[in-house]
Amino acid sequence: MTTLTDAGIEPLFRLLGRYMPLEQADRTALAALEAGPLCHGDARTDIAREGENPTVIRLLVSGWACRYKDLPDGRRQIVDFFLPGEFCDLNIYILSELDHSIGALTAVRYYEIQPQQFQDVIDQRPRLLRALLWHEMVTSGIQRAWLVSIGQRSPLERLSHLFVELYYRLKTVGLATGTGFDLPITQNHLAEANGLSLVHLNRTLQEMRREGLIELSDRQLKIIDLDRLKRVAMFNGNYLHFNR
Amino acid sequence: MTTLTDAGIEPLFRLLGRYMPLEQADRTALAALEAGPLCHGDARTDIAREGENPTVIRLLVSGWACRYKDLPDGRRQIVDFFLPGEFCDLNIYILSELDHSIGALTAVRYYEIQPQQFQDVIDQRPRLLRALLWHEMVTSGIQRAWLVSIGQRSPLERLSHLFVELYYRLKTVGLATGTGFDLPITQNHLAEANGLSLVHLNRTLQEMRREGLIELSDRQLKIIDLDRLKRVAMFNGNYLHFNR
DNA sequence: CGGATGCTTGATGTATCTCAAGACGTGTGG
DNA sequence: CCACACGTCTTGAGATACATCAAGCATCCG
Repeated sequence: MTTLTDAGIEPLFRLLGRYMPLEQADRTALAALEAGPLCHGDARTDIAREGENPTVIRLLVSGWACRYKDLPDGRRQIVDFFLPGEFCDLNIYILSELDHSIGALTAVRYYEIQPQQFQDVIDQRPRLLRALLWHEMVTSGIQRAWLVSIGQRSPLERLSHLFVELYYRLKTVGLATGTGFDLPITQNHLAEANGLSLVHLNRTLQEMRREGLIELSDRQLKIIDLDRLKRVAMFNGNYLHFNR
Repeated sequence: MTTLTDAGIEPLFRLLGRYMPLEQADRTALAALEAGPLCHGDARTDIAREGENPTVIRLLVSGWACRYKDLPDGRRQIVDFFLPGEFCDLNIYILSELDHSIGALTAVRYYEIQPQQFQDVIDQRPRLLRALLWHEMVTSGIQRAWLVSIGQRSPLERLSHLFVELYYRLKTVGLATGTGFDLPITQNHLAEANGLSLVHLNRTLQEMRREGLIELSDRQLKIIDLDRLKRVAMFNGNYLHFNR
């Protein structure tokens, strides 16, 4: 369970507001998305499966989900996290077949939104479209950043980078305090996202604690020294494209 | 040098035609893009640099380029290849700052297209927009596929996967024959794209040759047995989203 | 001819994976 | 209420895949 139990459209509004100033009219337009059915999903279940034909847009309200791909022999790579307030695949419904799966990492709640319903919101407030496309490009940027991390950074640098990224992303949707955030996923999830074995991920976490970079227990991540963590990670936040 | 010396808009037309049937009117509309200045770039030079403010759209005509990110200490990760006929960042000009660099891997030639010029083409043939967005989503899918490769596949599987992907992508733009394609980049580039050291990449290539999967010399890659290569790579081409 | 670029090979060290087991907490059914 | 299964985190031991360092060779080009 996340701390935010029923924030509805608020995280999304905050998210889009990072890219351009939004008005009250934008908020009310977005609120129309809450008309869709509110769905529940248990932890460790799929929300959508590779190969399916996507017909709805999903807006995550609470809990964490992920985009992942798996190989026939069971190996699995998480390619992105979905945080509350984020869409699972805005555009994907124009494709005929999903090329990846979407899974719930914790218990989740999300709205299912019909494409037409979505279109109505855009028609009403066209400037929201720009903010949404912007967010899509940020999503691409995140993918690239992960690729660099997995391809070039050491496990310690990699985890540091991920934690800094999550810190900023969660702050954007109002889910991080000044010192840290709720990290409701397991070490195994972190391993699958970072291309590491569970054992080695665990040892890397211990090293980070030993180095005084973070504290982590009871699903609470506390960042001891953000600047140092960013230096270790060689973090450059330009790919998150915050305008203000 | 690639085999295709001056194909102009043709590779792009073939590329978009993979997503939906196009008409002659679409081709002539696209031909307007050739009005922009035709630029040249040498191998191992940057076309655009991280941090710059992008103002033009670039359409690659000949040669190979790449999207890459580098770390302060010199490590570099290639996150995608640009093949002839592909755009370097269609949407990116609405962002204020590039979050990655674009580099020429071989000698390249490309058109620089003004956003307005591009808009005119879309206005003239609105259906092209859908094909272009489709391609953007394929690009995202490729990023995800690379993430899975680097995160989960062994070097041998990873290289196999890349070669199969390149084979299909090059066939799409008319640059692959039934048995292989021109691979004008260095082993160092392949290493940087796959998150491997040059030495290990070299030995992996030798293993692939020994296994009878490929032949590679003089920048010519020959695929001996495509089905077997796909099996080794656990290749599922759904992420390329060809409609036909 | 000398320098740059790219490919190849050998030797060595170590980072990371794999296998295996134990501890702890939580929920569940008998 | 206890026994048990399950999920999660942790630790140890051993094997190996991969990086690093170093050198040699070929080709091309000014």
